[in-house]
Amino acid sequence: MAERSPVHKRGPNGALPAGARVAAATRRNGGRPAGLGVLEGHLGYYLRRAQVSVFQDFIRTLASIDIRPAQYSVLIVIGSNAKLSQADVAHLLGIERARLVRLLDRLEKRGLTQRLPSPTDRRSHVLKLTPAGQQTLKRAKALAAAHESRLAERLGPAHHRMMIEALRDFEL
Amino acid sequence: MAERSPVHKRGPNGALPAGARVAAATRRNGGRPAGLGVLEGHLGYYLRRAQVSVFQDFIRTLASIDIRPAQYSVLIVIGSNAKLSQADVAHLLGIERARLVRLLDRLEKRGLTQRLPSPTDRRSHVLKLTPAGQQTLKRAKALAAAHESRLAERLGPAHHRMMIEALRDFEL
DNA sequence: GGAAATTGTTGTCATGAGCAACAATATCGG
DNA sequence: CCGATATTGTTGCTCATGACAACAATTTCC
Repeated sequence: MAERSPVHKRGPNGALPAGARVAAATRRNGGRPAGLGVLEGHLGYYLRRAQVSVFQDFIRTLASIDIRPAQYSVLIVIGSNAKLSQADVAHLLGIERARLVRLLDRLEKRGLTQRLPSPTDRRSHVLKLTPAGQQTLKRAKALAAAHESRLAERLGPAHHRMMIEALRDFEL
Repeated sequence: MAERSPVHKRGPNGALPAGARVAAATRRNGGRPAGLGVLEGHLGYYLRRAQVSVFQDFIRTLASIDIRPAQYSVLIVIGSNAKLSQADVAHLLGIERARLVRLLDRLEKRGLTQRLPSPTDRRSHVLKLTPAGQQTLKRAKALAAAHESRLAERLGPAHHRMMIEALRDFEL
């Protein structure tokens, strides 16, 4: 193993490399390496950072079609289940009905989804993808698959699948 | 294994049980069970849901001392490393300097942290916990430990540790 | 038939991420 | 040593998201 050099040169753009900052903080800290303390024992902390990192990549990946994770999840669920109501979708995704209303407002304004009157319940809407919505979803799926591949590659496919299974029916 | 009864009675409060909603949606869906579609292959989706669930429990657990996850992480890092600057803390936690400024404003207003002038750099602040801050952090740690125990129990201790290790050095 | 619940909707508030700009200060390169 | 360039803390904005409360219309329960 080649030891990383302790010489911290400022990059061409002058950005302070992470190693330099940690080293400086360690020095100030009387020799003990600067770290996260008890935080390193908290799963929630790492879940958060991982989730943010994954979402950032997802957003970057689908930026060309301007679809964010929440929008993607709505399109997927509507596209995978016929005649769902808004309450159904909100419940499936674990989000508030109020939040879904606003998501659908925007998707509908973009011509991707439709709210049809339910034939059996006049309070309710039957949700549907427009042809444009189906088209967009198709492209979204392709991009999302690329994103997921990157993730699987980064974690190792076995690890990747294991984490999905571990989290699948997680609910505190 | 006792099969769950397919009879969906409305609860005393009238709330529609999850099983009933899924069953109804399934019926509308021509027999295929209503589900999350391709979403079930996306780690990010489950990471998100798990993270939200864990944070909700954390917030509930520390509600008595009014400390939220972000505030907790700042207190921990300051308490674990002497003489960190704001840029150091922001970098360690992976948050924006601007965000940390506002977090510290509130913690300082509550008398939990201090910004001392750095003796070596007049742009910079040396961050410190006040005695009150140390006290609050101590109680926060106790409560957070209880939260983490619940989590470990829910996942199984082995699973729990494995997930932390898997996520520890994750960065897309 | 009346009480109670559900559905979609609107409004409001708080948290959080991300970006841009700024003055003060420090560092780099020649 | 000096000027160019970076960093530091800060402020101001915008946007996404979560959480709650209230509401009218409608449905369901008893």
